Amino acid sequence: MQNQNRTMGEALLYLTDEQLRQGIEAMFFAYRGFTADPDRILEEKGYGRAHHRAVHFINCAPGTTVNNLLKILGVTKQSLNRVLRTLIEDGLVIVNVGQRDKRERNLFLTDKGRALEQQLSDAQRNRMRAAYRQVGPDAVAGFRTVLEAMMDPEMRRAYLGLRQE
Amino acid sequence: MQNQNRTMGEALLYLTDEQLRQGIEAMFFAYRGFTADPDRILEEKGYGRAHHRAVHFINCAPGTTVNNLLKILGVTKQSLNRVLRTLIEDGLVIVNVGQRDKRERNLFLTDKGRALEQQLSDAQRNRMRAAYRQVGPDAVAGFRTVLEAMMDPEMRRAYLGLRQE
DNA sequence: TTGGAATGTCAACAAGGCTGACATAAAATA
DNA sequence: TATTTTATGTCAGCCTTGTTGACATTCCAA
Repeated sequence: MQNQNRTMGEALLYLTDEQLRQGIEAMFFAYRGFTADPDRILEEKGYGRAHHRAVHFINCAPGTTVNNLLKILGVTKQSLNRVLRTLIEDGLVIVNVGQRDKRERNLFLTDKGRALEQQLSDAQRNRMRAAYRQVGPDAVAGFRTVLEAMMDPEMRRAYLGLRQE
Repeated sequence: MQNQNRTMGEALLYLTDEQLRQGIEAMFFAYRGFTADPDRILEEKGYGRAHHRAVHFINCAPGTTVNNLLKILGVTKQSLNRVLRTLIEDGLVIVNVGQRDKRERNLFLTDKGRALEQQLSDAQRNRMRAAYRQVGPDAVAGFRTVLEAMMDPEMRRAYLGLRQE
């Protein structure tokens, strides 16, 4: 630890209100950058961020149920349904009746859906890759650690769950 | 650099698509956590995130002009104006005609406005402070470095500009 | 004096949240 | 078996916050 060479006061400088304020603003501007590229692509196709999120998580967990998606996305079923309906109509998503439980609907991307997901995540990954490359692995490790610490505990569980699948 | 002890392949593992996908999801969930506390407070008072952003940046740069705020927030004047009007009506913001240039309006928070800003940023800072504490200064430094690298160049300039003021 | 910049305002529209109410099918349980 | 609960879909309506377009005002600057 670098800190052991510092006085207590110096070691805690990263916790000052000013540092925290800067962190808050950095988060705000970075999130805008983070969504800017997909937003441009989505707009061309007449979709929005809501469609992106749905497509992203269906891609990560093919066959996921509607209820599952609701929990992850944190929106109402009415809101999700509106988005899902257009994705199904446009042939990006297909729905299968559940096998064990026929009340459930399992969601999958079609080839067309996967193509859009690919295009969106390519754009987003490119920006993230550029940032990662620029700063190196140690900074990236720190980045991920802070992000995880900032999530709501519930969401952290969902997040870690997704990583294991 | 730790990397020098690793093979090339190992050193670049942090740039795999899977790592990037995890980073994207972490960003999504963390941003939700990041806004969750202020959102709850805002809802009680009948405001939204748009009000929070306006109040935040007026607080950081008292006397800022409408145009300035538009650039930082990246919305249309009509959209900002709606938010600004309610903040003025509710006595959270006051507007002064510019001294040099009388077309400009300089925006300031009232005591009431500062109180709200305080309440919101306290909530947000508390979460960020908890995360920072939990992970330590090195991770925080990495976090900030990646966020800055992820911003649009224009926004990075605005962000660094705000830090200097 | 004229053009353009900074601002405000009105109207209309869209996306994407929300709530509430109601319908259906199937699973689970009393 | 009868009832309740769960998973899902759908309709209607509301809110916030973004958008465009049009138009007015004020005032700096060439």
